[in-house]
Amino acid sequence: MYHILEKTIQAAFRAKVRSQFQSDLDIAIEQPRQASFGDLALPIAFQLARALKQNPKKIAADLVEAVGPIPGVAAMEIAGNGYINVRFDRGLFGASLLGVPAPAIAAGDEKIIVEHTNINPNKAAHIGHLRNAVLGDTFVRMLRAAGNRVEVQNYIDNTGVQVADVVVGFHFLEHKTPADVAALIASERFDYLCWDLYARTSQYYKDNPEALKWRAETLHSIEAGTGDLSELGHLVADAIVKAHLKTMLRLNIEYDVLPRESEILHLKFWAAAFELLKERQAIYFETEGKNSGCWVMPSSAFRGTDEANEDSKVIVRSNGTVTYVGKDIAYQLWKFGLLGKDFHYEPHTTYADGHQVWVSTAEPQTLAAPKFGGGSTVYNVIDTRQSYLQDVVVAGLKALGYEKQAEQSIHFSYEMVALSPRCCADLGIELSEEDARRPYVEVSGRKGLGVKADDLMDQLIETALREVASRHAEDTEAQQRTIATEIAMGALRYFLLKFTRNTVIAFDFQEALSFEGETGPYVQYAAVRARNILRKLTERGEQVPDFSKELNAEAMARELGSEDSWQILLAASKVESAVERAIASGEPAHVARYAFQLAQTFNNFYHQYPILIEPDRAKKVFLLWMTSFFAQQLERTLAVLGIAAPAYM
RNA sequence: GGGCGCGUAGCUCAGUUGGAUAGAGCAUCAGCCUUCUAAGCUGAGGGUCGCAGGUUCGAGUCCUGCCGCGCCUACCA
Repeated sequence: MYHILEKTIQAAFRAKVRSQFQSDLDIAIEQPRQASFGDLALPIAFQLARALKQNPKKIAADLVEAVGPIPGVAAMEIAGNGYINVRFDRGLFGASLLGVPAPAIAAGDEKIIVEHTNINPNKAAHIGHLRNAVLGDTFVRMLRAAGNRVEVQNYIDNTGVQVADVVVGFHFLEHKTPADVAALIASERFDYLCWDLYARTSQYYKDNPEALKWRAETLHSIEAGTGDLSELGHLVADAIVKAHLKTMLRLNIEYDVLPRESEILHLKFWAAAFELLKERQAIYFETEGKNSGCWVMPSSAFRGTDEANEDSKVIVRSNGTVTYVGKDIAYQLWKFGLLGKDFHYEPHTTYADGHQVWVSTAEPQTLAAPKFGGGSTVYNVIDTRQSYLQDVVVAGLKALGYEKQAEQSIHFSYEMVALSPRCCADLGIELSEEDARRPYVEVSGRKGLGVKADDLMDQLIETALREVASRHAEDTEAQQRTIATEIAMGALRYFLLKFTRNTVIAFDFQEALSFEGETGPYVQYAAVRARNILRKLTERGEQVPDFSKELNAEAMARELGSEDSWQILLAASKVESAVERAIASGEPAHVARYAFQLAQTFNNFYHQYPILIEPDRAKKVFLLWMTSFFAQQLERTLAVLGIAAPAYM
């Protein structure tokens, strides 16, 4: 309702501003500094004052006069130097909230693609990967809540250097056959085993640089798709992808399709993209300098105009193999449906609710898969450290003449998760003198330095379980564990979401393991309390009233005449606005913050109004309605954040 | 050297795209469990928004220059 009013007011003012002042200014909507000023504020008169060289106060007055009455709006006042403060019709507002929430308006049949997770399939996931997946997954939930059609892709780089290095470890360092590795996959914690092996192999290269020839040999074999090394590569990558999907599922993160790099190669996606790039002269063959013999993209394509000593970017190496960026350009073209090629697919994993993940294959399959790719907007959730490479990919689209798609190709970047000095101490990591002076230490897969995702989740669950067990000793351990898991995952998702995207998270166990203050469990607790009141009511033999029968605009107006009740309700009815703003700013953190404020408001309400013992029947019905409205709004917001609302806490 | 980002309370961070009196959480201190769960609530103290200029009715937010920190700047991803 708040959302609809906002839109109505915006539209009314936009129309008048256009007809009266010939201006296409965006109608900004703010929250007044003080609640007593009104429910909404429009600073539009200030913006117009500049262009018109007129007194903002007069402009505001003229506008309000011209716009006239708006349904749902009780009053508009001019305040300060020219603010237009809007007051809603409280009775109408409350009454309109009595039904079930209207489903989001479908935003046409255009498809938005969100690519996230994209972890190299050669070792266990760590906390940095979790930030990527949780940001991506939450953004997907936000877009879907706003009525968009969204496809979730998780790109699998199963032919890259990192997989090759683990294969080198198994084959050359440990002399394992594919059968040996298959046995390990069946019997061991394989992703953890690879975590250590990858670090060991990296160290081995450092000590024995000549061993790098093994990497080259392995990469060659994987690319050709033949021999033991290639078989090992597939074994490792497939097993690790399964492990990653399992890890992410613990956080309620699911995917629609897994496009794999092996198919980008075998189905000649790159060959097609290469032809396009050459034909439209987006790249050229370098004949001199250090990049001699390579196909390169000139730096002018992806950098500003001053190309003083900037290097061009190698797309095809002098040995004829394509770099990651080249493959990514081909992949990006496919995402927009511009490549003229498609993958084949087979089922990969089926989630509990029947949702099917598909994986790309090189061969045609009998089972019909949905149509993937061909999006109108593409969000690539990728670490900010890869900004340079992402710029090159977008420049590739532009150089091919796909201006519009280049614009709709969005690098949804985020800063890294690093380790706080205290965290390093907790993990028993010894820091160099140089590192010890830094505010945080970068995670490194090569060094095996980091916090594994599953370890962190296990630790969170154990911490939550102790708390749940002490509060609900009467429950079975299985029940306690279910609740503890929901709380732990809520805490983790919230922790990763509460920071805005370009803030470096210096990971710290003490902060991450906290369940108090601005945390996921705080929000969950509020939702549980709201449900508890309604449950207690029926336990006492009373019935939850039929609110739409017992409350009407008149009753609402009476109850909401209290400034306090009105402010509480107003705060609770802004879920859609909060989600929409967060989408516009690209910040899932804004939804997290709204969830926290919502919970805070409810806790205030909870302490201020004893509900079950309220003697006045009419008042009690209203308070119960507020409670159920809060429960609904809290659960909806938690759902957008991918956080469960536990049955009890 | 160049590119991108950051600098706001003791600590960790928000700040609705330039608006009304700069906000949260943690920590500290003082209160609140015989009332719907205290993973909660109420209150207090705590600020030269890195520094210096500029733009204007108005700047934490925009522009310039400094200072400090981080990341990127591979024929790795």
